[in-house]
Amino acid sequence: MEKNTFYVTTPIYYPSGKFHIGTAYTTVLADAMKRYKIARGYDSYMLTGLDEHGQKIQEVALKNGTTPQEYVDEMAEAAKKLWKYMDIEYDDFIRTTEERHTKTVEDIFDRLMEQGDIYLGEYEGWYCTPCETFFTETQLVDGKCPDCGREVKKMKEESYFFNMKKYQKRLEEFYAQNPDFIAPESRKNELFNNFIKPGLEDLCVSRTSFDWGVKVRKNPKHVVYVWLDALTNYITALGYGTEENSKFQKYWPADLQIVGKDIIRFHGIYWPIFLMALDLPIPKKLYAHGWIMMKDGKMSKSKGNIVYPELLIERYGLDATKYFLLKELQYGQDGIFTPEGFVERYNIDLCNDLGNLLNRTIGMLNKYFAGTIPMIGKAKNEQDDELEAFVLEKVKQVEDNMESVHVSNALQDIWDIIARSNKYIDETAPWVLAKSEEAEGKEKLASCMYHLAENLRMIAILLQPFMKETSQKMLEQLGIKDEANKTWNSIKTYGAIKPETKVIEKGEPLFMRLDMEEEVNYIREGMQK
RNA sequence: CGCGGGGUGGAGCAGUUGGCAGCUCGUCGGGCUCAUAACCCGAAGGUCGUAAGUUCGAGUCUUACCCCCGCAACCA
Repeated sequence: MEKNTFYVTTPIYYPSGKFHIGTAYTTVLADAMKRYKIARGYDSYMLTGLDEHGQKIQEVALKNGTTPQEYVDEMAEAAKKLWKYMDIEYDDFIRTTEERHTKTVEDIFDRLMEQGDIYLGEYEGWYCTPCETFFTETQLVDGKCPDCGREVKKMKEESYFFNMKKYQKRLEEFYAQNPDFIAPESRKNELFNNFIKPGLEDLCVSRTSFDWGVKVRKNPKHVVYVWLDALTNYITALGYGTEENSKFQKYWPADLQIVGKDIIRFHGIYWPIFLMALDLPIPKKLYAHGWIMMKDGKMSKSKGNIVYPELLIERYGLDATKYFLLKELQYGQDGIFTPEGFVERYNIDLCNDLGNLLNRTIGMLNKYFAGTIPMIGKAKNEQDDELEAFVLEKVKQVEDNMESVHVSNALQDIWDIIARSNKYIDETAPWVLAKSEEAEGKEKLASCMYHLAENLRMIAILLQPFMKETSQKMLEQLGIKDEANKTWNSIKTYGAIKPETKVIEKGEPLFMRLDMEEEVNYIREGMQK
């Protein structure tokens, strides 16, 4: 029997600064997947949160003249505020400084030590004394500290290590048995060839050079180092290892873990191995999305090309911003943000194609049928049948694409329906039919308008997971009040919209066209800040 | 010879198992007037990175080479 639950996670973000649209993208994607699954009848659960430990947090807090705890408390508030602003429907927000997490991490560390998976060794790296930071060989810039450019020394530090080698074979078997674990496939190949095939190296899981972290119970001068602390959030948040673990029982293993391509390695290798060590099932799917790039490369403070979600949402609305992000990033690929591209998407896709389709349809319904959706009558012809088949086929394609996290393609499918509808208006020429004196013309007109209204209803429902407000506005303007006609089930067959439904008298534009030059300038200025 | 991805009309991209080269934007021409100067149709424009091979037939398979990007181990 198929499991009827759906557990989706985002990474826990590292709050060393304000979140940009890249972070927002990951969260929006997870949110859209969750909403989709809910619409399909799944008991869905979404987790996000913050990774609040580590040296960098300690440093940033110090720089701000505050304590690490105060600093992360502020950042957690800011993050929650942003997600609320973005209408993210997460079910839980985990912070690695919370007791429910730290306590379990301590337990896990103890257990792994007892099992012999963790042993005490020495970590050797290049150490920059002024920065008090270890670097790997490859991180160095011209053999010097990448942060301050000064000389580095080879230093050793006592550290606990996780015995990855021990699990090498089991991981390989896991990959062989679950070829679709990582999506897209190219990421899997990258991991497999670069790390797994050459043989895993043991992972350093504790540090003594800073103390902002979960202390190792049996040796408190050590704090648990990043990944063992961070990755376990996905299970500690569900109550794993505690009395109250019903959520863990219900939702684990995760159905979909969404990560940026930069941290795929940790989720694709270390995380499954940690879970093996704990005798727990491994998540079903790990999806690595690409990055939002700027014209001149990655977003970075030094380039001054960072786009924060608030800049776009404040002026263009949440739905338009989400639409852009979800549409622009093709499956597993990087996407490019340009102000021109954003405005173009807004004007063409949202105003011209979608908004205008609704508007002209509502306009005609009012003009020709006094605002009431007509009966189909006998006039339904081959053209209408073809249209219905087309729409239903697209609904199916949206579903298929969502199941495989091809969100951009799913949106394209929806826009195919929009384009088909606009074309249908031209083919049918309702304004000509309206002038017809004969009954046949009237009936054809009725059929045409009925189909347009029904298409729009279906489009609105398809858009629910991505653009909630727009979807609601559309249903409202179409006068659809019956909840049963707002469900995903109601678009599995054609024709659920009821004749006699009274649409809004005067259509309200969903999106107003933007002035390209003006808005491009606005966004540019916003990016400079 | 580290590994992976990519190089397709002006721009950005699709192209599943090899079978007449597509989409979006832009350009040009036309249609329509219901609509947010929106919508629809048509045209121009590509030797599908280079060279060779397999095949009746290759963007799609093989080999070599050139260029771009990512990853390269504890950096969230």
